[in-house]
Amino acid sequence: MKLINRIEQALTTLSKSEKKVAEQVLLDPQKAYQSSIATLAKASSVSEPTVNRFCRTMQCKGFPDFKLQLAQSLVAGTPYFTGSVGLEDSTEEFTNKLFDATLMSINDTRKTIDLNLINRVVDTLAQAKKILIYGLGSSGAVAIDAENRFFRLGTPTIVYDDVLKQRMAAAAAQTGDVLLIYSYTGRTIPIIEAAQMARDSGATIIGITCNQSPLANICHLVINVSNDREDTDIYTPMTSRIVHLTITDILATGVMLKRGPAFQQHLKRIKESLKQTRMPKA
Amino acid sequence: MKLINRIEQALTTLSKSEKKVAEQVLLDPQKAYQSSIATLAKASSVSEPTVNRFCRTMQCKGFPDFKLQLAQSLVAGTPYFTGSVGLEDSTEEFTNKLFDATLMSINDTRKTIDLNLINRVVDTLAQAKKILIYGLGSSGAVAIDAENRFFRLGTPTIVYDDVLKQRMAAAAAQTGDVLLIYSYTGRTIPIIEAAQMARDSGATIIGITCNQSPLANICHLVINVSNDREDTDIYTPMTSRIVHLTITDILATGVMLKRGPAFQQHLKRIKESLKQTRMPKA
DNA sequence: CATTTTATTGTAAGTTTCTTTCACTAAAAT
DNA sequence: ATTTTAGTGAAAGAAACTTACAATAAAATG
Repeated sequence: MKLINRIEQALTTLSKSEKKVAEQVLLDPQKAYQSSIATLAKASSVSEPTVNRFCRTMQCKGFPDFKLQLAQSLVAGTPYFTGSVGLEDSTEEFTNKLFDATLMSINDTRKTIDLNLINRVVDTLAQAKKILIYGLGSSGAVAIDAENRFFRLGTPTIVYDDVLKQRMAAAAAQTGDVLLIYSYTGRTIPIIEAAQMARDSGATIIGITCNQSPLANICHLVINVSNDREDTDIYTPMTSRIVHLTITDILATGVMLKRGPAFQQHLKRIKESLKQTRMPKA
Repeated sequence: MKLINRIEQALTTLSKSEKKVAEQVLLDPQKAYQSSIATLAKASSVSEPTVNRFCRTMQCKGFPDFKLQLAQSLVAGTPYFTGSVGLEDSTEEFTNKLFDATLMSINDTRKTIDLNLINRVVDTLAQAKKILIYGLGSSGAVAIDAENRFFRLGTPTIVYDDVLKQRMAAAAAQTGDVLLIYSYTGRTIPIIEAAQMARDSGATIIGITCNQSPLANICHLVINVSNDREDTDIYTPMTSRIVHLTITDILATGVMLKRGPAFQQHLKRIKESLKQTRMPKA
């Protein structure tokens, strides 16, 4: 956890003087990491050793280390997850929490993403005869979004967000077809069944789902988006949606780049096709 | 620009000894900001004052300030926008660019979001007799996603991603109905027309779109998501999608919180309704 | 080419900042 | 009431950083 959050959490357990320091730090963290220990001690009306002890309580090696960690935890744009949204939250609070949770999950994905895997998935998609995109529930919206990105790339692309159509299309799938399946849990039975049917039909199955899930076991390639973070039960559906979209962007961009320079014309034509539906700019 | 980049850039212009320091820092920046000036001086085979002067050359107040800035510039997940995706990009490069662009746009939104406006929109949605959600193209997927979030909140919610249905529903709208319209540009003619029709019917129009667009003029309330950043033409459709989703999260969460504690049971029942579609965890 | 000037670097001293020690006080336990 | 424990700050000590200055090297000038 980030230092600034550790301080917030520790507030209740700290001794009287150390609490003064903590409050002073939280009051203006930017100022705190720019001060010397003497300045901070004075501002908090405690002695310098108390500040030093406070730093150690906060699991820092000393005051300089404390300043460093504090500075890091305050970098603009770095989320500092403040826990779950609660009924008592003000608009500002829950908004911040949602932004933080979103940023965190994107960062987590970035850290854990396997570029070799991405390459293989992009290759597979680029060579597909047909791309079938599957999703149910909120993943249905993600699937539709993915179709919107992929159909521009020259390969026939269809999205199915309906259980029955998914089964039928899976049964009709052929070798060379690629199934792109979005599922947060990887445990939704209808999707798992459809995936198995498509695999039996000879299609290549790509899952954007949780590793070590029943669905993952059926897939040829799995992009893992498990959410290991504690305390995120409330956020999971929200943030994983966005993570799935980001992964879609990466895959679609990867395929696009594979198509080479000539393909840019094709994309341009697609873009221009919309011109007449738009009102001109003032 | 971030310190670490400034150092990279300055490499050519530095004096012999200062260059040694710079190289040492770039070799292992993590280590550098944890070292004392003496340690770093020794590692770079220069004197302490040289290190100090190097820090000043890098526009820091002194060595401690240098360490602080260096530490900040190395925080994981801090975007440092590396420009547009190009045909020559490696997987790693374009992946990083996409992540950066996404993080940046979320951060931008966070900075500019107007909480009072959010409050008003949440109030409006919470009091709606019926919520109609409109979107076309990629915004269609966003609209479908929004429906998925809002229909749980007790208000009848319908999504229309079809031009004709949008017009018909707009004509049939009534006072007390709320239209939630997603559009990146705010210039898509069919959506503008439908919005005008709904407004004429007495519905309240909320736009998640670009300020100062024709659509925005028709709306009662506009959440602005214009993309001011240069060089983002390629990213805009990708990132604004995600920004729209984030805003949806905020609005849906806001309405949910407005419903109060008793409502949590209702949400729990919705969640449990899915249980039997899931395979149990190992 | 010699000489001056300027820029670069390190030594040593000085200053600030941080840490440790230890004594004192207040609270808790016996 | 007494002992123990935890908490605190003054003062000394240690470490880290900065400054001043001298020495050297490089560049510019005559």
